[in-house]
Amino acid sequence: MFALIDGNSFYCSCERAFDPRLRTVPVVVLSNNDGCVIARSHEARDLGLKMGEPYHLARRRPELASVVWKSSNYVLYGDMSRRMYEVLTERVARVEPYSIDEMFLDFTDRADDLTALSVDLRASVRRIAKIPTCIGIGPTKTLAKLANRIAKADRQGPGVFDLSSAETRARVFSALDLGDVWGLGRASIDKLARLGVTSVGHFTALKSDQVRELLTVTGQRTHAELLGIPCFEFTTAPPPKKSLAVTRSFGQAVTSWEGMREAVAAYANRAAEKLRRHGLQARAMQVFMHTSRFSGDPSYANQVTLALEPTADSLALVASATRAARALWRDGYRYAKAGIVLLDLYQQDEQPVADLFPSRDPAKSAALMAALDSVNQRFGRNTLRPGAVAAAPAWGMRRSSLSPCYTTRETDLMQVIAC
DNA sequence: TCTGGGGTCCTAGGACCC
DNA sequence: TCTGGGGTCCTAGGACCC
Repeated sequence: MFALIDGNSFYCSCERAFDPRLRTVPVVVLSNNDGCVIARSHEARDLGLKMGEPYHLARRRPELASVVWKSSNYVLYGDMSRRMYEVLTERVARVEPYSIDEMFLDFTDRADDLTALSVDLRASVRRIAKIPTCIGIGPTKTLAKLANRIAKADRQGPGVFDLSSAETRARVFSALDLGDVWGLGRASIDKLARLGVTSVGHFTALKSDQVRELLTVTGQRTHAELLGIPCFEFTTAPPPKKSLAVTRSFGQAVTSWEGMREAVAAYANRAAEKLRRHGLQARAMQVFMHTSRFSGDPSYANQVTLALEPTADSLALVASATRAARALWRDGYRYAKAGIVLLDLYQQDEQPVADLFPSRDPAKSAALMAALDSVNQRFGRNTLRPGAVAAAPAWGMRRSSLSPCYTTRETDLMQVIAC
């Protein structure tokens, strides 16, 4: 048996963990640039606020006057996620982190009453990591996910739902919406609706071959999983990354090459840091830039993919990215977004044939990058950076109500005064 | 004025080869 | 001039996820 635990309104719960005033009011966390809604407390949901709603429109709705809007603080959320993971690994032998707020648990060979165990795990995560959660139990990952949705929907319930028995599944499937199924998105649901298939019960009654024809093998796997046949493996170690991206919308439109150059250099620099943190090197890079889809300004979008001498060197990546961006740049547009994607990644220790004439000495580069990373680790990001990367760029992100990094930055530690 | 960011997997179709 | 079958590799785009 498997279980899926996930944080309720995870980002909002992270904010609430450190600010008790937020616990009784509707809370919303906004995307980068305070662009749109990416997390809502259930109070905010009850006010009719939708996922993805643009902030600049939502903030003006009178019925939402009581909402507290927070900028997203991924450093905080990432650390809270780590805490949740640590609480779980103390009690469960195999835990698979799936996303920042979700983890699969392997309950195989647990003799315990799984529901009681889950209730207990929830309480521990709540008490120690300060995150409210729900848990779903099932014989496959897809069923555990579905059970979790059921647990979540019942706000007054125990926060745990078990789909391990076939009888329970038969009982609840006909009333479940296809939108609750992990792996079925809009396109698939529309296709199924045209056949008159709208409930999970109806979907599981279809023949496997028929599902494959309609939704390809991905849909077929989901179908099998719902019938209790595992198709998705449980793995505690994440598979190696195949790509890595740093892409951002600008806080305000970029109209000069100088501004674009700085942005692209900063993104490439950040991408290089991520690459090294994962112990990877890149063999290709994609650079793109485009204007806004919404503004009505003249539009331009372009991208280029280039092969690289395998590297994780910030200077090399910044130089390549800048050169590629120069080729894409056209004067006279109001650029809204740009990005870098590193592709064709491989582990540094499984180095293929080394370049015969590398343009950088690999040993020197590695030593320089190690020094760079250790200084930045100690004194903060961008303390040391390539010359092309600006300290405080004009195109930077809007984050008007950012919470402190309570758990990761010394100066942001909470003060407790006892009297 | 203001609409996120970062991933994976699958398929179809083109280029190329024998 | 006629005209096949079978295979690989790559890329773009779609779909889905959080």
